[in-house]
Amino acid sequence: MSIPLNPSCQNCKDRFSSIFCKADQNNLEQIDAAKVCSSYKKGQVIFHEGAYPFGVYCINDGKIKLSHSGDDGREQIVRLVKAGDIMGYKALLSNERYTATATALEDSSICFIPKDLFLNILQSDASLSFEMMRILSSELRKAELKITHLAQKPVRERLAETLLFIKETYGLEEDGHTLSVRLSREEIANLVGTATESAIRLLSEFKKDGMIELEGKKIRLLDMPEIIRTANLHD
Amino acid sequence: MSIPLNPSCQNCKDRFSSIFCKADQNNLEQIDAAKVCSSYKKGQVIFHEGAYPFGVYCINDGKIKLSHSGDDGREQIVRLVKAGDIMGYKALLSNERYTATATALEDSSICFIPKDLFLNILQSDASLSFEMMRILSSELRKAELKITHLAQKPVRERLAETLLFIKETYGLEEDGHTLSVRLSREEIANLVGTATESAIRLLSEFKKDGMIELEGKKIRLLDMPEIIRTANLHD
DNA sequence: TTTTCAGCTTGACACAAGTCATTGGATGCC
DNA sequence: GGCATCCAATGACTTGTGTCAAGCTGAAAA
Repeated sequence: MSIPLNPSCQNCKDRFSSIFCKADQNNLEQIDAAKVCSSYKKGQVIFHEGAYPFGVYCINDGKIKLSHSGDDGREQIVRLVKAGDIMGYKALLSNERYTATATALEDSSICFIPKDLFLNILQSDASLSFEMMRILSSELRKAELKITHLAQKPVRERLAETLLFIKETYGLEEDGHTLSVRLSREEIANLVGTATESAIRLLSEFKKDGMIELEGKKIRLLDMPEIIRTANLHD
Repeated sequence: MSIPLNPSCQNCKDRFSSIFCKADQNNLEQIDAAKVCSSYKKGQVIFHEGAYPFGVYCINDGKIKLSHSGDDGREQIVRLVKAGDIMGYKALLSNERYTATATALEDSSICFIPKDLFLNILQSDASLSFEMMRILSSELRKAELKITHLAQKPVRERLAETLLFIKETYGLEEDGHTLSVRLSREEIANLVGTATESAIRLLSEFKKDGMIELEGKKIRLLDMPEIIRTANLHD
């Protein structure tokens, strides 16, 4: 493993998929000069709920979860982040402390872009700030949909929906069935918004019904049509 | 009632509180020329979930609810909108159809700003687009908090929280106790994310415990500290 | 090998909260 | 007036889902 510590943005493998593909060359060079790239081990925390933000993080490689911790200490995962995505912008833009904790789901490589630079570029680059608005709108849309489902759908449907969501976010392995992320049952439950035991029980049911296959933390989606039907997503 | 049909933005009573207070004079004049102001009766729909957006709406006067309708037809209220707020920007920015329906909670006066003009101004006016990002970030933060609470808090706490939220949004009448909006029990339930009967039952409990007073659709908040304690919001 | 421990699984149980059904009040309309 | 309609309130009942507790498993350590 020889990940360069500060790879150039111009060669970044995510430069066409990330928000910065909209930035102009000049700004890209500025970011390149100021950014700091670091490696994080699985389980390591990138930033903590309650801390003050000093910049944004751009995922070069890896997978991250963003989670709130409720009053009783149980965590609620609010977003899954992948390579090419940025995180930490919400706190920066609203000028408040982080409302979520970012934890690496696997070994990850993440670039840090200082607050002032990011905000300056955002002010000067209209297409970049438009892209930022698009991202925010899209996240907001997803969040509102999740609110409706949490309020109205039973756990079983939400679990099926969550499996589909994980697939959409992180994709499948080469076999075309296995989710390419390893989550604990507790993390799945915290994504669905239910108790760990309920998540486990329903996963077993799904397995018994032939919808999925379980092997440790590996989850294979077998009967996609049935999963979609269970999630109650026909459109 | 003699509300002018197209009041000038320069004299709009909300011009210092709305997002457009950040817009420069020149842009304001353009908006003034292009906007169309309309009156809506209580219960009237301003736009429908699923429809394509042609612009943004700026509330001049009145109160609006934004709601998703779930698969089973039950509605989930995702936002309460007041004078000075804008709505419909999310669909416009992400270039998708409306994901929510906007309904007037009381007689309202609303300005419509055409899509192209709004997007153009947003592109050219950095401080306006920055303000737009701040609004989106703040809405996203609220939505994520709501997700955590829906997943983790019991209905009783969420109802207390909702009463506080309504107070924060629409304020109180002169007496300093009565919520200055009239919502049906069903609407309150759809805001909390619960069944109408549950909301009614818990409101009765709150009343019995001396926290609130009920008189038809009027809700008076009496024991604020106790409501806050019930909502489990200490910070 | 055995020990240890964290995470997974299952069962038993309780209860919060949803659904269904009925009644009581308003309010508006003919 | 009476009738219809909508909403609020309450009771009775059911059930989904959380909690507690007890095994189980597999991996890592000793």
